[in-house]
Amino acid sequence: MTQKATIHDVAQQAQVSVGSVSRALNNYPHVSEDLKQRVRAAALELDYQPAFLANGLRRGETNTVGFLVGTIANPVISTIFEAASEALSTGGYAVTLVSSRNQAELDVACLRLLARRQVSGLIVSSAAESPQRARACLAELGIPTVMLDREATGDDLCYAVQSDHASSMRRAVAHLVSRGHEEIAFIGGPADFYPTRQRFLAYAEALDFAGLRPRRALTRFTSFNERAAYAEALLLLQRDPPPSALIVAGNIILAGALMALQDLGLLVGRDIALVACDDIHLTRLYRPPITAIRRDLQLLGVTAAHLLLQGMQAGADQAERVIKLPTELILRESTQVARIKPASAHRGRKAGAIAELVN
Amino acid sequence: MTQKATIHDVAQQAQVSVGSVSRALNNYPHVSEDLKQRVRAAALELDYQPAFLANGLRRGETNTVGFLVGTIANPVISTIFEAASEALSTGGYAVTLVSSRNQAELDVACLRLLARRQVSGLIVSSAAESPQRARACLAELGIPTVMLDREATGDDLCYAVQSDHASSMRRAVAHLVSRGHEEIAFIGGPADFYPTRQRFLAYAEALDFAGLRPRRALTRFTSFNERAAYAEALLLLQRDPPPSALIVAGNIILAGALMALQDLGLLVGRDIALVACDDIHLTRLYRPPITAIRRDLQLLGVTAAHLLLQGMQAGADQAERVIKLPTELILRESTQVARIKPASAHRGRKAGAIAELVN
DNA sequence: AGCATATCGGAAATCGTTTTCCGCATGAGC
DNA sequence: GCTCATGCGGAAAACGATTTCCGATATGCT
Repeated sequence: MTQKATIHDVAQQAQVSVGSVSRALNNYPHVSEDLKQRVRAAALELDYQPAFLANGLRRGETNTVGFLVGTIANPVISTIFEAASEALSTGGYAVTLVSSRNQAELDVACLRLLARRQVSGLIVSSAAESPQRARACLAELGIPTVMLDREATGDDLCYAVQSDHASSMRRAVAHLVSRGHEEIAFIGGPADFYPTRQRFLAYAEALDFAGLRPRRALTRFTSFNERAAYAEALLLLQRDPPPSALIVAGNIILAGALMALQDLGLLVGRDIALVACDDIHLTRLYRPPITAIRRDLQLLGVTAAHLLLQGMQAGADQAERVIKLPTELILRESTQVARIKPASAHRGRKAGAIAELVN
Repeated sequence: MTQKATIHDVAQQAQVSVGSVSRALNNYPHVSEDLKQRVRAAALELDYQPAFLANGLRRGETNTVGFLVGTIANPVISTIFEAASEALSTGGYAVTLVSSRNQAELDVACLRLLARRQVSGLIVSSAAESPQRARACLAELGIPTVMLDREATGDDLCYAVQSDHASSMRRAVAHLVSRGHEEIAFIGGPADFYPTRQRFLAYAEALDFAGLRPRRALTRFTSFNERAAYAEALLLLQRDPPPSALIVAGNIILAGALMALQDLGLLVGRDIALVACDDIHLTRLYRPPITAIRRDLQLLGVTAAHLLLQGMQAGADQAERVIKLPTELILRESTQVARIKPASAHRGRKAGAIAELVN
């Protein structure tokens, strides 16, 4: 295999100096058209590609963004990543993906690893809501950063793109209430995890609005782990009057909860109403289909990418620092079950209430 | 924010030359213990981390592996990736992930991008079975490469880790045959896609072994796209005597097929038997649970990582070039349905044939 | 025609590290 | 006590680009 062509080879081929080659290729002013032509021809002929490392060393930039996730083995994250990655790639950036394996204490190490590699920007979606140390680390790195569905640090270089979990969660609760549910349970991820917090707050708020007191015994927070979610769901569902509706805040938790329901012989949509967060294959294909709070994951990824691309361009930071994207409640059969109340004549009234709510 | 410490700062702090610092830190022979101590102390105090780019430029290596996928938004791929990534990371490598968006013509561009970045190794799992151009490109790059569930090129630096799709597929077919099915349909990915080919070959072979002729009308190949899979499944299931059993070779295809079944009002496990490849959440949680061919995705990823780590160590290539990992057939309710046949006396012969086949 | 200015090309410094080469010093052997 | 071998550390080259600085040329104006 032949050795890779360097800028010197191109210079020799085009009969000019190396400096001229660099200027010609990088579109500097004051370069004659003729020279550009010759250099381009030579570069093309030799299949010259500027050495990435030398380039980066000199310019202090790598055209690489670091992407920190808790785990990529989560369809929601991986879908977002795919979209962001495509947008970044067309923007001329490659992306180095690092997983903290859902261990908050690894976040700092991951960030430092990426920083050492001189990434030009960061997208952070580590699962554990980063403790102070990680956020501080982020700030002192001085790298443009987009937080993905996380709280932004106050930092100048820190942007965020988030989903509006709250409004759809309120509608979900209202929907359940309108169907007569009063014992509405909630299982979320870690309590300090941004999406969980948003969802829980909205849940509590909506219950309150409906005149129902959120009951501590009906809300549980678990880790991102199907086993743990399964255990929590079992506990919750085995209460003496079991809850008549369940909201699960996340797709891993959904899997755990479905296992628990299955093991207890409870039929979704008949014995219990179920609402999931994030509309994945499973929610659509499950029998019965599961009501879910959907968000456009592609849009989330692309928006994060664009925000970062803009943030990485020196100066010109006109953009909003925090972008909030909408969510949407998709009603399916899993919440068609009406809570059978002693009183009757509920159907008509409830259908009306829903129609009202949905508009 | 203070400027990052360079090797010169460390040298000055420790009152030695830069060369000595480099040697001390990199554990060269002929370095006195005293010197090492002093240098280490200085490095620690200044929080010195060798600049990645300069290091790479000089050594011609980046401690980075490139990972090429068709899409990461596929739970099977992302699970494999997560495992591989962890293993590589503990081996001291970071990983740059590039997606070809399931477009075969982008493969070469992606590979060249990674090569330009001087990746030390490659793991390739691009969805489209790379046409000759990509494979040739791979060969001329001269980078140690592990193919993930793909055919290895003959190249010296090319390794592969594959799943033994065939044996479980044969068992699956035998299982269906033993329950009286004769019209066993198959929907796979692109026909030139390695796993699809392996699965289809085994399917045809097993049918043949059972005395059933694989019928062209019952086998379809589609792209990695739920819509396309849905369309193919519809066509297949609307045949006049519809197939009594369906094997879907991949999780995207499974989703499409389930949609089609749902739309046609066919109940899995009652109206039709269903076998899926790859045991994902959906197969376990679907009602009824779906019989699936399982493989250890973590193991696949870790094995690929280890193979590559070893391949990247110069020399010492004792390892097998191709590793084949087992798969396993998980029987669930989706194949409990027995095909009621008009004729009898078939059972005995087939059961015998199956017992033979499985061993 | 001569001078000043604008523009372009070439040589060399720079980025931060590794690595080679060489000289010095210390130790041992005769 | 002198020499030789060996181990250790310092100076400088190399990696491959960018970029600054400076000299040279061409052009335009008076």
